[in-house]
Amino acid sequence: MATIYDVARIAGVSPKTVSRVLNGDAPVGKATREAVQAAIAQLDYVPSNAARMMRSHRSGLIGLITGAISMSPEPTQPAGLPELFIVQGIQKSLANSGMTLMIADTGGVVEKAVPLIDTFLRHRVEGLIYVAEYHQKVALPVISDGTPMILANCFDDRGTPAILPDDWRGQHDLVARLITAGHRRIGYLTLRPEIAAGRLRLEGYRAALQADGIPYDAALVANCDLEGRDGETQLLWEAIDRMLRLSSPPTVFCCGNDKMALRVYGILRSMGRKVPTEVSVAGYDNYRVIAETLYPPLTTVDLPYTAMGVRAAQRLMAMISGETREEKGPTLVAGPVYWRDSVTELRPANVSLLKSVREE
Amino acid sequence: MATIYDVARIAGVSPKTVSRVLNGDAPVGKATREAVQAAIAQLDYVPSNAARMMRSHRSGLIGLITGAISMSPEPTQPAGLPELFIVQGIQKSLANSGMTLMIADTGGVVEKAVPLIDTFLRHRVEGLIYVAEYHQKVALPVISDGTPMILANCFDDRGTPAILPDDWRGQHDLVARLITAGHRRIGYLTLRPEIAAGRLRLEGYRAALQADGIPYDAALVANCDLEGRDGETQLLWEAIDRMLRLSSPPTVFCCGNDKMALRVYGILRSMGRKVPTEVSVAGYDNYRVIAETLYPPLTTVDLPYTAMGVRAAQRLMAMISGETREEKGPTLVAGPVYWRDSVTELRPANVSLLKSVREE
DNA sequence: TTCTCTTATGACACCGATGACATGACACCG
DNA sequence: CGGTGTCATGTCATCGGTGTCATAAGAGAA
Repeated sequence: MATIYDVARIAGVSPKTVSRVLNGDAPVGKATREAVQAAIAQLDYVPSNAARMMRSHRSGLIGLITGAISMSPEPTQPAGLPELFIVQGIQKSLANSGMTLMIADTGGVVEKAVPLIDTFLRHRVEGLIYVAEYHQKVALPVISDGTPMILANCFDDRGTPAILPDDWRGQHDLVARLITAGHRRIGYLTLRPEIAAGRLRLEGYRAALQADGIPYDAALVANCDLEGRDGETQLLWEAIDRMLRLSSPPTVFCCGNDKMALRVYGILRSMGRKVPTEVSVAGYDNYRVIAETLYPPLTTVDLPYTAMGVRAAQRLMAMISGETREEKGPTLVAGPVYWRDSVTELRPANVSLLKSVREE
Repeated sequence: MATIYDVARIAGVSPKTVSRVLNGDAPVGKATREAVQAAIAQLDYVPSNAARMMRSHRSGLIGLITGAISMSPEPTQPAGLPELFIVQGIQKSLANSGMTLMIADTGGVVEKAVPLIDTFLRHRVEGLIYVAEYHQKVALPVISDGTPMILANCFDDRGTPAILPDDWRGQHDLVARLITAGHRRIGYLTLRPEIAAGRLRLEGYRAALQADGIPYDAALVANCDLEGRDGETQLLWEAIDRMLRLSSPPTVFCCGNDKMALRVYGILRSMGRKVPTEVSVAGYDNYRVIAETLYPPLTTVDLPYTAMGVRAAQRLMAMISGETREEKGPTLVAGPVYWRDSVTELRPANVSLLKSVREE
């Protein structure tokens, strides 16, 4: 592989002049420049990043650690896809910064993050991003040198800067919108409370009910999330069956996520209940493969992964450039409600009445 | 950041001795080694890959280019996920080789591969892998220096080593299995013929029919693939409706892929046809989120992405180590049929009869 | 006892860029 | 016409490791 010295010799100039042509950091005569460029082309010269980095101490690398690429060991788990959008957002917002993103994968094993971080540090990355597969708490090793680090879709208790989805607000907005559509009895098939999204979304659901003066009814809430294990469909079936037999049954089922909604579609159809004319369904995640392909298309809440990625990259770049005015605490990013045909607008007359009343 | 000189000074040895401790390439006295290790720990020393590479000329890097991370601009396209499995396979098989995988993303724009390759060459990667989002032909720039390159899920007409799914065999095996199950009238809702998978699978379908002496009936084949544009559901509806009205209607619908099968489920249910009791459905891809979550679970053909990734990594490593006995042409990887409840076994009595007849 | 032969370690140059500084050639100014 | 500034280019040292070779200290052989 040709070096800058070879180029210099062919072009009849000093290596430093070649360097100037490459970097444009000092004026170079037109004829000289052209000679250098010709030599570069002739030799297929590609500068060595390693050598450049030795002197400049700037690697131009950002390290990204994720489990996105390996799926979780449970084959039924759809993991992976969400994180991709985060990574995509990061890419997009890093593309113009001159930084190169190095992505490494934990293979789903969190412990593997340690050697990966080490590898990145050997490459002298200027910043690190850790992307988790779902909203969760993590405990990564402390980076002893000062390399800035950002957590995306996760947080720790050391106060490492984090970018998180605003699950509370998302569920709140969805339920508020359902209420606006005239729904009063809102069933909620929740995610397991052990995960952050499960807790926050349930709180958002309760808050939205309360804001409209609708009492919380525990009979309308069921945790049917078995973490991907078998029996989930049966659990859902039983919960739905039970709720539909209530004297005042729900007019809509909110599902912990879109994948659960996909199951619920199948169950309701097997029960002979038509969606959305007899009962409405809403999801969460805006997992497009499901939400847009289902018939009818699914009303859901967008998990703003791309936006989170963009924010993560921005916040990291701010840290790298040593911006003083730095945000503290996690950055919450809310996603919009996607209103599709899986939810019926109930009693539109009454709704407009309600609305006008509320507006007074 | 500490250097090897700092460590040497603290430990009271020469930098070269520290280097020996780090690399274990020459014997070092026990006491000395321990002193060095203590100094490394004390300083949080992390060696610089750049400096190391300057002399040794071995980067230990493999460059991977993909569009997996950015989804295609069409939001309805499920792209991305499949490639991930390929990348996962590559990771897995590279993990023990001491190589670090650098992943870069084209953002869905194939032209971006050029600057990305350049970036990789600047980092002096020892090998390159290009992963395409679906089985297709590509035209990448020639790598002028001798860096080995592998294509995964795609091929070019320069004979660059490629790893491809065996779409022909997959569809063939599925249809053969359907025939074994007693199906004789097999509808096929194909992918568009412009893509490699569309052509190869259709050929596999025809070959399997022919192998069992079943005549090919064009009325049972329809291309309903609009490349994600609207109207696909309607097109499918019409095709299915037309086929079901035939005097001898299909007993099973093969779908171009699992996502199409998801749509077909919805359509058949809307038509009041029960799956699988009244009509069977099969997909392709083994796109688990769909195939396993659907009710009933979908019979489909696995696209052996992980295996393809493993093969890609292996073949690349062989090229890097300058293995002489090198494979020529593309490596075809076949995936198994996943037999699930969406297909009815027809007339088992007759089937066994047929079988025994055939065995004579 | 002297001569190899390991073993353990150090000295030093070098990989391929770039930063700091120097230099020569003009142009412009008073 | 000398002083000053700008442009274009070169010289040289340096970044942080490692390959090569040298060397000192002991172990075993002659």
